[in-house]
Amino acid sequence: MTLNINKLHFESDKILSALSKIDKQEFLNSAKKLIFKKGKLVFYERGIPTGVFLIKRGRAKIYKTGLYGKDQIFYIYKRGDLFGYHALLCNEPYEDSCEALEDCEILFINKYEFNVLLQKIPHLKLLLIQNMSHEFGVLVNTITILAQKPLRERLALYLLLLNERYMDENTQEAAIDLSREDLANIIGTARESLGRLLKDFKEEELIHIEKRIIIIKNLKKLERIANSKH
Amino acid sequence: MTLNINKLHFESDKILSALSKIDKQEFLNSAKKLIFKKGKLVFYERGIPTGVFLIKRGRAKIYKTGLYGKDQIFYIYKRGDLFGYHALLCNEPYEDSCEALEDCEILFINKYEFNVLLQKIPHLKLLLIQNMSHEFGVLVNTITILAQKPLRERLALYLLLLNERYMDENTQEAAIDLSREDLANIIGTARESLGRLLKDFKEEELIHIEKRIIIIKNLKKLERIANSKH
DNA sequence: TTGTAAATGTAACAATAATCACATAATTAA
DNA sequence: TTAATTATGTGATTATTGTTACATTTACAA
Repeated sequence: MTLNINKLHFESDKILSALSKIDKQEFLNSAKKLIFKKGKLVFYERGIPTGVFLIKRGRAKIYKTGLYGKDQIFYIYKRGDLFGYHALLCNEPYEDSCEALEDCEILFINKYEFNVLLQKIPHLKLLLIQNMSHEFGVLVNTITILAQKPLRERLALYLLLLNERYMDENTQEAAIDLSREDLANIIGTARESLGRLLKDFKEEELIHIEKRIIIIKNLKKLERIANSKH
Repeated sequence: MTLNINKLHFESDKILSALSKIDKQEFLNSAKKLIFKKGKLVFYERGIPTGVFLIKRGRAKIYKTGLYGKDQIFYIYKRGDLFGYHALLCNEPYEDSCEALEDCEILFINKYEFNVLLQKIPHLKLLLIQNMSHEFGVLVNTITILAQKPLRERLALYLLLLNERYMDENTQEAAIDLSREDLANIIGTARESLGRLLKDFKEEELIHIEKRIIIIKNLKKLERIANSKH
């Protein structure tokens, strides 16, 4: 199981970017701009879906609240990502929650408009099918990693994934800006265990830490750790 | 997080059963019957998808091979379930493998025929979208359970799920017939740890064990364990 | 700016589950 | 049927990770 980081990416930006210029415009015309301040909920478990979302600025986490407030974070959405369509499409309440990690500018397309778009743009239906099929594979990989990889390898692997999620489009430099709590909830461990490991990684000069910000110094070595056969 | 077992079911039988009689016939007409002996691979990781599958008789597991042969099993498909369409629909190699747990009779619809069906039966496209949306929620729940629930609760929960998967359609009685290895690979633990827990469950009169077969004796109590807030 | 609350770091300790080593039982193939 | 292989059970030991308790730092709001 040599892990390709691609197999952990939802690629939720591909839906919109694959539309023709005209279809894309049609899509954007149906949207309404919303602002979510850092920490605000975009949607929440057991809530009834009312539409889909497209991030213009900022990042948001999707997660599931476990017992005693220990959340499980599945993914970090960023600029360009379309999300929130699963629960809408299967007519079920949300299974997960979404919270803004930073101040976010989000385009919202309501249920009715989205259905109209699905009718008007047949290609959109196909793109959704393709994307959800891909997501299935990603989640399957996530399960295997969380269930089988030891903590150290999981951390290395998710740092690589987050490196992409926090990459600046212009400078191509990444600074992972997450609370320790959130990072622990991504790799599925306790905050304290994460802290110990981060200290190790720092001492091994794999990462640089400045306050809460993590910058990757040695990508190759992290890849080797992420893929080691324990 | 009170867990509804429904939220762990793929409901892969709903796709075909939701089609009209005519569409269903059309679908079945495109199929070719295949026999897979117990232990045979239906498809495998990194293989190129060539079609979709529908189980008529028997059960099959989908899983991902981890490191050192420790597999992670995601689901047990049974009679009526349609599967194997994810990789086909996103044009990617299989992310997981599928193996017959018993002698299986499986209907196979090849890629070309399946695409024809998707064109001919618009409702099929919608049903796939709905089902994959639902599956997303299931996988998200699976991740949370594997990452957060202690072993004992995980075992209780999965026994309940398997109780449905191994329910006889006629007698409404279930006998879970899996190797200890497979069961361990479902709940994400070592074979030995599973064995010890099964012994506990047996002593607590929650289950009855006869050879490899597990029969649930006290469903209510298992539900309580599965949902306990550790 | 400054006080307050929230987030993070750290060390000792505990618990859970994995691993190892081997006995025993159950299948399977000759 | 019987030998051989595979699956399962069991106890001792170890490793990993979680928990607890508290110090320290950082962020935020008045």
